[in-house]
Amino acid sequence: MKAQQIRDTYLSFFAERGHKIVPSASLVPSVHDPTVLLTTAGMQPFKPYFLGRETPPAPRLADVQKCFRTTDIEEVGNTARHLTFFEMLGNWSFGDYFKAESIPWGWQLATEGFGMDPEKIWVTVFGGDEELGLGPDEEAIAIWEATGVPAERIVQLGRGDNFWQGGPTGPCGPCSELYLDRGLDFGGETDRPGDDTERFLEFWNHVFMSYDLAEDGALAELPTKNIDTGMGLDRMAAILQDVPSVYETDHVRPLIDLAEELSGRRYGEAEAVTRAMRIVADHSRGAAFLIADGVVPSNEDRGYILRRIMRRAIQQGRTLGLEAPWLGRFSERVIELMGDTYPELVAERDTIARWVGDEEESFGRTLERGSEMLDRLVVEARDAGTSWIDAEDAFKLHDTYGFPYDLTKELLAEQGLAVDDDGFAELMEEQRTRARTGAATAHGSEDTHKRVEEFVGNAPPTEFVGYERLAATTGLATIEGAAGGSVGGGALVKLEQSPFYAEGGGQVSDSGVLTWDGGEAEIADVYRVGSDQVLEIRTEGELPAAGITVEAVVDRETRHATMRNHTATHLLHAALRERLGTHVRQAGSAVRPDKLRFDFTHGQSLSPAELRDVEDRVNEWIAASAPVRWLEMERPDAEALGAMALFGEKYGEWVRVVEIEGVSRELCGGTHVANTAAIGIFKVTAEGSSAANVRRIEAITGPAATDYFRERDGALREVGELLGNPQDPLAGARRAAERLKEAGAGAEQAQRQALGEEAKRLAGEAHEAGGVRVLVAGTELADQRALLDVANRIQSSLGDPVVQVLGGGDREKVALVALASPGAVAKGLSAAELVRAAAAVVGGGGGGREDMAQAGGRDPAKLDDALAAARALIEGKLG
RNA sequence: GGGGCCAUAGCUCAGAUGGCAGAGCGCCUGAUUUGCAUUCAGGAGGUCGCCGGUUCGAUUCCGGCUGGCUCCA
Repeated sequence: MKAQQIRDTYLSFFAERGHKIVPSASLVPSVHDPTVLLTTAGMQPFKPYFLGRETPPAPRLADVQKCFRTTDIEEVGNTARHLTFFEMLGNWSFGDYFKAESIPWGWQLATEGFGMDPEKIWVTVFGGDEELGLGPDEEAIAIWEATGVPAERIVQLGRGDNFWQGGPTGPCGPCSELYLDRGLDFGGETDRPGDDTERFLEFWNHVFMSYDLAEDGALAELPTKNIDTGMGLDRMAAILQDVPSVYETDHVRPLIDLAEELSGRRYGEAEAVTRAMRIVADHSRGAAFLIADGVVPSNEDRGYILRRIMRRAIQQGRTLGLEAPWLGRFSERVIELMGDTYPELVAERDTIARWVGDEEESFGRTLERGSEMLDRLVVEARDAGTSWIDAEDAFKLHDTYGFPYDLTKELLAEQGLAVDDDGFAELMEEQRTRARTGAATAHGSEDTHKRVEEFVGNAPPTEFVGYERLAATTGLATIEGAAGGSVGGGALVKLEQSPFYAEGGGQVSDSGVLTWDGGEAEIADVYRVGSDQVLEIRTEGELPAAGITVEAVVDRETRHATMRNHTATHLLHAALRERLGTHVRQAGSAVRPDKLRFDFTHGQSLSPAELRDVEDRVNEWIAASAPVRWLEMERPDAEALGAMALFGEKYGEWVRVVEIEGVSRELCGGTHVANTAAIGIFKVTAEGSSAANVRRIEAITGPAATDYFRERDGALREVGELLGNPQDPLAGARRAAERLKEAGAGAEQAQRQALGEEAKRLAGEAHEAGGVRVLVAGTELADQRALLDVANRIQSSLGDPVVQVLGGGDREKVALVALASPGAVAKGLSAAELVRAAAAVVGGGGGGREDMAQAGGRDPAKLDDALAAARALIEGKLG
């Protein structure tokens, strides 16, 4: 059975049983779940539903979910099963059906749907755990038996195997797994599921989410029990296609074929070849999917995960002898293989090709540079007569220059050299520890977050009315702390209806006021909790009591400014994609009343021409007075309209689409002006980068932009006045610059001439001693540069054996320079020695080389004494 | 989030324990002349990334910032 048939069979089986089929969520988790970098498990996108934070689109769902996990990345290629990118089939019940349905359906789908031999299916159930205070899952055992599984094929396992928990606390419960018995060829007679053997292959886990685990380890029954199941598509395909590994299934094997074709090697011809081909196949799949979901190669977070798998793939391809660039060929094939199931691959084809190509190129540079450094290390080792290089050097090559350790070892082996593996591992571990301890010290406002989370449940969800209105007369649903009449200050409150926008989608919270009979409070912050919100208010007077009627009013001016900036952000996004390409994708955004900031994926800084074009385009759209509309619709409808999705959206629910006529459609929950003309004017104020491959643009609109131009204009006028040409400051500046240059050149010329004359004068003061011309003199020159210049002139005019010590300076400081020509040096004179002796007298220090030295001092009154000391030293030497 | 490295002429890079800033290529001028980077001679070109600090003196040492590379989480 082909992979696609497996997906179809699974989904239609559950669709027939009342499940709503939802599409795979993005590999990039929702922005509201910052705890994970990537979607690592099938249940992850459903977490808000399991935690009761949000309502699922239907009580029973089924899906195929893209997943990406790097915990076992080292194992990829070595085993038949490990993958970083994989798909999980799942069926889900949110307080709907439970074990009595889930178990028989599992059996039915495995045997009838997938046609597996019932005799070969074993199951495991939770066998109880003392610490948890739970006995064996008798309920599950009874259902399995009733379904027709003989008792001897039902195996009880402990907490480690058959008890699921998502974290140290929170929802958890027993689970039950289905195993395929692959027979005695793969293990012994007495082997059982859960043993560390190859005979039994787990293919489907059913989690019965039943309890809430508290911090003290106590279990509380969940009010509604849930089902969470997961079946690895790739593993299932391997089973049903009767192939020995996930790499030989119909949806992965073509990548191996491509590796064979391009390299001329054969899969299976050697262990290293098999491993390399598997890694290339897995990682190229993962890379294509990550990029399609908006991840961009970078040196941090998920971008780094992407870079790492691309580089591992490239490195492995290199061992196969593939000639760069080739990684793009693999992403192309991934798109061919999976594009029908995952249309985002097709939509992002250009983007995938671009980033993959970029990375292959930049990694090529990294390898080249590393090779050169390694060559030097090899030569050093040879010279030192050793047969190894230091672990520190190998580590530095890896850590600082990104040169793969494998490659270091391989290249060294070719030269008959080795590295200290243990030493390397040790350094690596040190680095990990450092990173971990560093990471632990992060996190700041956890407290507020917790406080808000706890408070939000005290009243029914607040209805947000801020799209339509900027004010509302509504009830104060609840207030934090003692009710009414308590002291002033701050408190959390919830309204029945609220016109206040809660920070989200990059747009900041609204400011405003709350007034009621006998009091008023300022809105200090608005917290978003799912689709609900909590207000933090501040007042000088008394806090209001719950239940009263309040007037909630948004600060109109700042909200309008924010709306202008938000709509302008959409225009900017569209203009960037138009001008730079569709690889441009929003990577972060801050919409505030005073300015907007937009981060987007792009490899290079924008040229002045690009920036100008983008700015022009946005202003064109503003001038065109394009109407802006927003409407709510089901997500698939939005996609059908071509709405640009950001990462991390959830599915199945109503989404809000903001459409700027003739420009763009984006999924967006923010507030917008009704017509682009309201933005007035758009001006970019800064362009820079925020991370590798992510650029950041800051811009202003409307009155802020007008102010900006006025300020510039004023400054320019002032410049013009200062330069005596108010009508044309630029011409004034040009003329001034020219004069300055001429004046500078003239001054320099004069200076040179003066120095030349000074040199000539001083040269005449030189006398001869012991066959060397000697000049020790004080001058009017203020700095060492001038002194040195003069000394150089004197040396070239007096010829070789000459020694000089010149002094100068101002009222506070003494400057000294000594120069000794080669002949003078040969006679034992040292400029450094002379200058030091002189400097000591004027309370300073100095030094330099034998032929040239400089020094300074703080006591100008003693300059003559210092020069006398130098003179004495010279005479002593030449004596 | 925590580390490491880098930033010097248009380009690729060298450099010094802190003491006159360099090479190759490119560019300009002159000569030579055309088997593929023709040769030779001469020349221009620098805020040694930016801001502070230490020092008589900082391109060099220290701190911060900006940008790039890289490892780990």
